[in-house]
Amino acid sequence: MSSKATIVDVARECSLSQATVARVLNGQKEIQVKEKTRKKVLSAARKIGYERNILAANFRRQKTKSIAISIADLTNPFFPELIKGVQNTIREYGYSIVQLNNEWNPKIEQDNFKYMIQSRVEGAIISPSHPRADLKVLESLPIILLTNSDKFLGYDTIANDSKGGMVLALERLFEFGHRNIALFMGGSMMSADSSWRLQIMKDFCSNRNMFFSDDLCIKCDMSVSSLESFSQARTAMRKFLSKDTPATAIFASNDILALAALHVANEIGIKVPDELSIIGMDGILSGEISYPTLTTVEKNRSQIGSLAAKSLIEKIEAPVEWQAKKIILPCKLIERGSSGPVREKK
Amino acid sequence: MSSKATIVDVARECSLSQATVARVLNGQKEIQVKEKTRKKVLSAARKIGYERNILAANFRRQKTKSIAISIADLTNPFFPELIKGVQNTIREYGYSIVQLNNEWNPKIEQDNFKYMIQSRVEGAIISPSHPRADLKVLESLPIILLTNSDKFLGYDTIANDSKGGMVLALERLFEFGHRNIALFMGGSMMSADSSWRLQIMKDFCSNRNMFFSDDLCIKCDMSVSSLESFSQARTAMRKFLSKDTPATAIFASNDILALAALHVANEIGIKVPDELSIIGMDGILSGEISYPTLTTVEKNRSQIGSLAAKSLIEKIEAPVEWQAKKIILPCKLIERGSSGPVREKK
DNA sequence: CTTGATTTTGATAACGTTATCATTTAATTA
DNA sequence: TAATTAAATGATAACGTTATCAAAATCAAG
Repeated sequence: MSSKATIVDVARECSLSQATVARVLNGQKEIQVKEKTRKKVLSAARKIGYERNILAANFRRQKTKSIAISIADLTNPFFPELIKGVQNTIREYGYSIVQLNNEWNPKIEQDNFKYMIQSRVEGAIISPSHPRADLKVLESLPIILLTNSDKFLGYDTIANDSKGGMVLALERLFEFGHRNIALFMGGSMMSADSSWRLQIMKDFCSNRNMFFSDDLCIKCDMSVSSLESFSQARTAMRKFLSKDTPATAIFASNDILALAALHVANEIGIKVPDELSIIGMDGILSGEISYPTLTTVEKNRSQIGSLAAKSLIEKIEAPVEWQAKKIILPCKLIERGSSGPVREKK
Repeated sequence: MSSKATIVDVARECSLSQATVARVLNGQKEIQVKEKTRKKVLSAARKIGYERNILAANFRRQKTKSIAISIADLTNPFFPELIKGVQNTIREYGYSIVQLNNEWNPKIEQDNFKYMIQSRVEGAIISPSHPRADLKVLESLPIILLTNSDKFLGYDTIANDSKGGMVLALERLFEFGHRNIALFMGGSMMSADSSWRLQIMKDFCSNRNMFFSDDLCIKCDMSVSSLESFSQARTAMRKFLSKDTPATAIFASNDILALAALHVANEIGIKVPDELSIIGMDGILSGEISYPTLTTVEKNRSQIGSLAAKSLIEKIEAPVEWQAKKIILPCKLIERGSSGPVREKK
């Protein structure tokens, strides 16, 4: 069972040299082999059930034609589409994917990095588990980072323009006449520092003579699991609504938070969007099937994956010098049911 | 760059034989090597930056310590958790995962099967793209199928007891006093034949002298994308409600359908669960954050993944004979906000 | 036919590990 | 200390493919 037929067996079977057999079975293009012998080899191979040993081939060739993709958690709705984007793109180039999760655990992440090196992948797409992730081990490996943190100087990065996306949402709410917009943020040890969100909010408001205070800022811890975060966010939202806020709109820094806000609003009987507009960020499936459907600032994950893959392959196959690029993709505001013009209250 | 240090380089560096170096660096357990030489080797290895070449090791050992997992589509909410279950389990055994998607395309699926064989994975967990998927290529490979279709005789399979789960939901609705229950089904070319659902429904109703007719059966095509299915399901639901049904409850064969029903109900102003109870099946995230939250028959995907992994490894490491097992896991009824006692209408 | 060019095939050495011995060194006992 | 046993190290052959070069076969042209 374990002893599969090899190229030598095929050669013996059809009384040809293993070199010619190799040329027929594994050789690239159809170069330098007579049609007659080709057929002879193929039928012999079929007869004894030869299956190419990619392991041996990769080893000899010192190339794996594979890339790694390191993420935190596959069950986070953000990643599967991203991976799909990567897969679809690299398939064309003949590369295969090694997918590694680290469960937000820097130690596992390091182990994964080591594994990449040792298994000789030719490049990697990495979503760092935290802003200070240690990439030393990967020095000699072409990598693309999925982040917009400015901590990673000198690396190729690709990410959505979250800041621009946030402004997009705020502007739309402003157009709708909202002058008291709350900011719903999920802080967390692993996600990048999010003080910039508060800053953008403040700038936005002061530029437009809008009121903003800490009372319009809802904070809640994001946990590793989406569901837990949702529950914590609901609690935060209830607390926020309990103290009679002037807010007519909420911008949430991700869809889970936004959906939590929406849920509580539904629960309490606040009409969305008539009495309260809610805009989220990310564009997860749940937001497309909630009631009402969630207006959100979409990050095109499939596109990011695809672009990252292209960049990586370009980098892998680049001759010598490579100029690190930072790609920032614009977000897109997807207007759905949870946002609308402000209505005079009561 | 591409020329990394090898075990021979390390041996030269510390003037020892490559055999001893190998024993220190890659050998299992801490057998047969003096502490002094161990240190000598390790420091030499560190000095010249030796990284084990797993490729070469696997090749020589003729073992990859890896398994494949073949699914249709990573963005289908069903799979990520399943994969996570597999990953968590096999990590303990030191295996790694090769994850392959086929986009519901039997041709890609076949290619993936071939790839498994050629890359010498030691086993595979396979969710067949359709009930007649061709597994011939995998003859000599230990595999576990994720299906409850009875088309796969002689194979190890593991799946949830969908039939039992459906009865669970129907019984609960019956307890709640519902006597007119609609069945919301998503037919599709790739999912297994679902005529059994109708059969169970009919049996259930006739056993309890309950009314059932085709008018209480909502059908809609399930497409590859969850979102598309959702949209089609909404249309079907609207049509269903337009002709004034006696139904006080709906059982949907998956959560996407159930959420579509819920969405339409919210839209039209039908109070859930007061005027209409809805129960879905699967237990996807979106059902936990909808309003109201969705009562559902949960399939524990992580558990399935974990069990499949255990079974597979057991099978891989089994001495010789292996008795094919069919594991059927019970579903669990998760009662949330979308179901409740029937209320006298108007 | 010969000659030379061209195409097709063959022989063989890697690739970097692990596994199997044989050999040396150290430890134990008489 | 010599003899015996155990522990530690060394030498070397695989694993199955690809790559390189050499050899043979075929073809083209004189």
